[in-house]
Amino acid sequence: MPELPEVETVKETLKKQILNKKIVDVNIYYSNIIEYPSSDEFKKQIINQTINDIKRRGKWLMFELDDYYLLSHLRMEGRYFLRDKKDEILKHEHVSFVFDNDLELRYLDTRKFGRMHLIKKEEIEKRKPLSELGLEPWDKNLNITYLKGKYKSKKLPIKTVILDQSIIVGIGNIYADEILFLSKINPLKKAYELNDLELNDIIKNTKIILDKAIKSGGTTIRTYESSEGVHGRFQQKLLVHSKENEKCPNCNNTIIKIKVGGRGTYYCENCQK
DNA sequence: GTGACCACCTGGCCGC
DNA sequence: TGCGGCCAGGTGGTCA
Repeated sequence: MPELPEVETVKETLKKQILNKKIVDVNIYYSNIIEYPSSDEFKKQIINQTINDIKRRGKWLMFELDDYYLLSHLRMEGRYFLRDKKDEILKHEHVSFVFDNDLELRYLDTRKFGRMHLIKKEEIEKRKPLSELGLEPWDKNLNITYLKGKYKSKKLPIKTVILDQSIIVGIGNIYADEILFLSKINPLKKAYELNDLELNDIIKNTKIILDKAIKSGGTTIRTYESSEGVHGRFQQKLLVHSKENEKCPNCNNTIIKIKVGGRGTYYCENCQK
């Protein structure tokens, strides 16, 4: 499933493929993908816009157009492919952006969870979803004081709170397990009970894990692969996630799987006390 | 403000 | 073999 490193990989791939392309038409085959505005308005507004840049904020892809930002969240299985106009529309292709050179950017999403917003440039910081996002992992303001302030009222397990995109963006279920393992923190520990050392470890290891994952092209797990069908190599480097009943790479204890906040959670009881 | 729960979705897997 | 039920998971909405 796409988390920050996967989105970063997709962004870089798309930048090589579609920068400066003009959108001359849009086909929407499943309108629920378009969250804002209505699909009719979306279509009307985006036609004749040129893709000038592609950025990322948290897990959101940001296509910078002339007058708008097209925000795209891949959620579980969203993917982009560049196709020829003549290529048949596949079962799970829900939106296609037609360019002026007979190519189309197709959005494919098996589970239809992905969402798109088209927002005027001048409103981008004020409007949802970007207005509600927390700090990037590499933001210089992400420090112990910031996390303490955010966590002080959080009585939920740290595993749940670390996924909260209004605090730190980009961490999903896979990397949350890896960050807590490296930090030697039990996923069930309440967020407000973490001490300065543990908070510092979370900040430090979030950057380490995400940096490594980006360098490896993200993680291909279950059904996800990036655009162009590129498989991420970070899966081979996972330490605990999806390693139920395997040996802990640190102490040889058996890695267990539990549910925390409804999410599958893998950890070592011996290392993460 | 906080936390629990549910809906959105489909394909894969498992048990019967 | 075929069927039904469960599971996976990011996010937003609703309710207590």
